[in-house]
Amino acid sequence: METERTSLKLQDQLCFPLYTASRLVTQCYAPILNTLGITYPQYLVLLVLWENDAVNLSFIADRLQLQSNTLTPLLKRMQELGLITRTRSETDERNIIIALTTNGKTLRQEAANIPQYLADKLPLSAEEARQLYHILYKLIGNV
Amino acid sequence: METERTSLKLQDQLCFPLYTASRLVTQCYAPILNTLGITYPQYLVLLVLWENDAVNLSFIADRLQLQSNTLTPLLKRMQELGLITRTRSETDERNIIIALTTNGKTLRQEAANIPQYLADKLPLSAEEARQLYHILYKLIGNV
DNA sequence: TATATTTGTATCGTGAGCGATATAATCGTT
DNA sequence: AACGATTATATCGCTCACGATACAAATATA
Repeated sequence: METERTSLKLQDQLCFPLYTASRLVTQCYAPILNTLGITYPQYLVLLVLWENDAVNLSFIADRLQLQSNTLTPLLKRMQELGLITRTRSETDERNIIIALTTNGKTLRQEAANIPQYLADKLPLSAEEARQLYHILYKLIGNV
Repeated sequence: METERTSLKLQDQLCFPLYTASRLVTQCYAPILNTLGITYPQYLVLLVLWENDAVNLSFIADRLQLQSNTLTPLLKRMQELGLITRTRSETDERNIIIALTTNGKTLRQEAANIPQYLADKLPLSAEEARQLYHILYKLIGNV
């Protein structure tokens, strides 16, 4: 109903369950990511690098929809953890090349079971997960 | 497919569009909330108080699924903005009663158009919004 | 009525997010 | 070659989130 999308009741807001679900799902990752010594945003960076190693910051920024003011300190912490290296490109010194260390690459095997671990934790059917995925990407693509 | 929920590809993760959609939708609120001089989490607190004024911190914590370590400083900032008062309960001094000021109450009228403003911004059909809402609450309720 | 437990809130430290702005390297245009 | 525009990243300041912990008030139990 139209009133449900335009009232000021908390229960009628779509944004609130989105905000809350995002936080709660992130918290679901915490136990297993803690065993790897990383945070959820750091895990996302690793997902990018496991697919495309040795990319510049902008590449990661584009894939994760994050900006340099978020990524620069985040990547510095990952460097301190020994997961990545940060090297200025020789061909274009504006670029900083982010590459996995041996540790960062090795972590991929330890992370292999994380998606299944989470799929088991979330109380969604395959069909609901598919619907949610579809709607969220529609949201992201056009907002 | 099962592999889609259990691979380490960024595109196969359900958590990532959830995390991103949440951030992007919050960013959608920023322009209109800026005109009111408040942030998105502060807006959520106001939604609670506009429905139930003069409640303790735990009530807000329960409704928003946030903890005191998040809410205490957030509420202090809202007090400094002149939106709420924070008063110790006389019957039980452990409780701190959060109540709207006149300013806080007045803001409700200025916020009345926010839900419609956002519904127009989000590229979802009524049916998609309903589905999303339903799935997200299922997620929140059981995680 | 002491004392242990529970409850409600606050404090501390760390890591995001993000608007605004800065800076240096590169590119385009003249 | 000079210089303005663009690009890539970094810095600053502020506001969340949240785990861990502290602390006082209230309650339960001995």
